[in-house]
Amino acid sequence: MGQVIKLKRGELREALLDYAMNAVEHGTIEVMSLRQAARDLGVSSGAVYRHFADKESLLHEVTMEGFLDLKARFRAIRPEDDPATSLEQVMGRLHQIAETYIGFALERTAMWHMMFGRIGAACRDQMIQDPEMSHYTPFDVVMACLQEFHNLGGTSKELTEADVRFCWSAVHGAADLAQSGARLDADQIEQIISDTHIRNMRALGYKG
Amino acid sequence: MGQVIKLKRGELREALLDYAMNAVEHGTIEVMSLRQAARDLGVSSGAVYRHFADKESLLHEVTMEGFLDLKARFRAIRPEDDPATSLEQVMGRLHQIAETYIGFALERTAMWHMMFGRIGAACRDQMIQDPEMSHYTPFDVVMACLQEFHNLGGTSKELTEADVRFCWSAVHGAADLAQSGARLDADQIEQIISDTHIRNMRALGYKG
DNA sequence: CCCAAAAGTGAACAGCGCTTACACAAGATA
DNA sequence: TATCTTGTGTAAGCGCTGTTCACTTTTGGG
Repeated sequence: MGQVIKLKRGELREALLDYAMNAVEHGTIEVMSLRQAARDLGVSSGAVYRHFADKESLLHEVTMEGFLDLKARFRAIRPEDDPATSLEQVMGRLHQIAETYIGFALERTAMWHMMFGRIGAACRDQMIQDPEMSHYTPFDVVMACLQEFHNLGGTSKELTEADVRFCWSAVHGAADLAQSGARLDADQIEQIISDTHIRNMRALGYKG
Repeated sequence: MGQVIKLKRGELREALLDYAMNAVEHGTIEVMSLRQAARDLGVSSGAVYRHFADKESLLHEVTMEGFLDLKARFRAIRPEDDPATSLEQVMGRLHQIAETYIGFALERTAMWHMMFGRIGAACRDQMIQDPEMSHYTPFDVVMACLQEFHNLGGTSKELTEADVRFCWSAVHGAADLAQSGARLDADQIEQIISDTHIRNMRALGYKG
């Protein structure tokens, strides 16, 4: 963790966020201490509190980055002002959503656990308040896509919130399984993603 | 936490387990400290280490109780020497499994998080070693039941491990959703359970 | 150039997990 | 019954943590 370059005054905040992000990436966030962080960054332990009220605040901000990353990934699949025009397109997007979500859980496992654990709860509460973010919670993304799916005639039955919940929980459960199953190879992961997608479609009454 | 009765010599181990179990039930296990526990039990802090190698060991043992509870609940649904004889029966059992698992997550949320979080990982590893327990991991229970379901002609297609994974992850995801969704009432929970069950059956090719 | 605001210092506080040296109780053995 | 061994609890201490606070340094706008 040898931070060679001495920080210039005012750079500490960003440096701390970087440091914590790095700890998440290396799976050591759970044992990270602010004091050690300060030492590694060549700064006194008290300095941290000029930028974060407490440790929780730092973790909160780091976790928020995870949601922003996921939001960006979802946005790439389903741009704001580009509604799907064909059933194939929206089907493809729904598949991509599952792929993206499960991929995120695999790629950024530690972050994913923070996002859907204790710390993330506060982030999710905060996101609901912010209209900029609230449409990009995973649940809402699935809901919007399923609505399009329905509008384009993918399913004749009325779309209920229970349907959305079911599809979302299937994807979330698959992500959890994929992430925790140490012995799953790429093909098995791909199969989980496809199964989840296909069976979600069938559950909605799609005849493909 | 006023422990009034003074512990008799030799009772500390059980008292510590009780204390930790209580903390789990009250959702304070994450902030529980061994020192405070010792104080509350009227004992010196070093005494704890006569009974547990470290804090992790205590938590491990407590978490194991959760798996034993879940095992007992599963066992009640599907006794060891009582194979299902009809399709209705095995269907009923599969529904009960989903019900039980999701019910457990709702009823013992903190325990459930321990079981499927970092601490539980060690427990699950340990369970695989023990033949007495390994057949009662949630995954294995689902697998055994699906096998019976297949044997009794519930589905014509061959049963793959991917099918089991899918069904199990749907139940697990539903449990996670039910537990995290603060605003779900009893009816909605019941619907999640039914949906998960019915759609799992359909995913297996059951025509009901 | 000055000075208030922002940023960083370092000592201190209380609490943590854990270790070690010691004291004592109780059951087994002679 | 006297001794020995083993298990249990004590007290003090180590090194760490998050957090606070009085203090100094730096810096950029009037």
